[in-house]
Amino acid sequence: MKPINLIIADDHELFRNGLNELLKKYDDVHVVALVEDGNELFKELEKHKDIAIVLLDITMPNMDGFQVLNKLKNSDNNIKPIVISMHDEGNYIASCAKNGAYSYLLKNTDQDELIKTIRIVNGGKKYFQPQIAEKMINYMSEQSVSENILSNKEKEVLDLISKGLTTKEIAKRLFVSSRTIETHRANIIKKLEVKNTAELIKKATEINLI
Amino acid sequence: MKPINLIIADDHELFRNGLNELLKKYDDVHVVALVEDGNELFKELEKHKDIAIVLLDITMPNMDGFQVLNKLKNSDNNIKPIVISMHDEGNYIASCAKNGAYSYLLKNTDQDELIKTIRIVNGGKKYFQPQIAEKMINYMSEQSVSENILSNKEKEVLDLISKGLTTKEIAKRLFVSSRTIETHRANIIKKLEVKNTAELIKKATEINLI
DNA sequence: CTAAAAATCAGTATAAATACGGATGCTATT
DNA sequence: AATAGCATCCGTATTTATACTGATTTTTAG
Repeated sequence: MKPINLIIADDHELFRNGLNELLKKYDDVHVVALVEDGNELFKELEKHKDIAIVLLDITMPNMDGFQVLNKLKNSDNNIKPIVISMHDEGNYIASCAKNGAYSYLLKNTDQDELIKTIRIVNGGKKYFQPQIAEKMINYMSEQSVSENILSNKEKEVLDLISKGLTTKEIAKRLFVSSRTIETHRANIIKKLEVKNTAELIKKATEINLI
Repeated sequence: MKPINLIIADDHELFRNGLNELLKKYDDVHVVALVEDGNELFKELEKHKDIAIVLLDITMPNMDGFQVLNKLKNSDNNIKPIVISMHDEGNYIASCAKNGAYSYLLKNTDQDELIKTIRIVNGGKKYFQPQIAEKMINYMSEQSVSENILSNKEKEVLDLISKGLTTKEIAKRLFVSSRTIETHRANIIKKLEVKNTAELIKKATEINLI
């Protein structure tokens, strides 16, 4: 039976080394390398082709955890990242889940949970603790408090804009003049405090409007 | 001690009535009404001002579950919706979570889980079973397979576009001519098969590019 | 090494969006 | 009855974005 090869990426040396010591107790886990940022991580991944898991901190210099997740997701390998972070905010958790993290642990997790998570993830399964999943869900649902700031017409117009229709096309569809649609768009842009349509669509999706 | 007042909204009569019978066993739960779509639900909510929970099906005629969630979220009340659905696809679950569902149960859930969920939700806490949360997380992370279709420069430009910068501003920031940025944007639009910047930003967020 | 992308720049023309103005009728709330 | 917000409309001018065609250099991949 071969051990689980993993790399620890964290910019705090004490934490990194502590984790390493801690994992020495487990025969089925082999810490291949300790690195302090994303760049070093990818150098190590070049050298070692049999890495199963990366324990990943979010806040690191040069290349941070989010960037690492993204790069891992877009290269074909079967390295499974486990995020270990001190932030328990929902937006961090949701971003990590979105970017392919196999788990999200807080730094105050006990070692039983850690080794349990490593083993589950090594089996190819994602594992998010209930309280972590809960924070993420709360964050997602709180994203939109703002639906009321737009009128129904404005929401309708916004939806059509986001579908790629031009002002003229929207006007025709809603049986009003182009001027009206332009005014609507201008008002929406003002209400959401953005500069132009591009930023508008981005913000609108962020706050769950479309 | 006052009972938990709830309404069941589901377009299948047998299921609705079955659920009702089932909940009669529990003294702390009081089924106030049974309705078969969202419109009826809101009529009942007008009549009864002390409803704590709505058991909500997704697929219903006239006004479906998503619309109900949305309307509930945007009106101020403390009705806590629990979605009971036969769909276990991640996108359904994620949408419900996003729109303020307090829980998401499958129709094959056993009654112990149901009553447990009702009691937890009545206490104001959201509760998503681990296997449900897992499906949602998987869905979220699978959203993007496509990052590779854009070059790094294109991603960089796309990011700046989404932040509301104009072509000229982006050109200045990246030390190239406006033409270059225009070409980049045109290429990005072509690659993602969209009509204009608005639709581009929408699609880019959908597939997790920004 | 060679072919294919990627990144850079250009001309010309049209379409669309944004920034300023300003106006009216309607509805809901106070 | 009055105020405020909404939806509707209009003019003018400027800025941006899009469409089409075309090109060079560098980088990447086979």
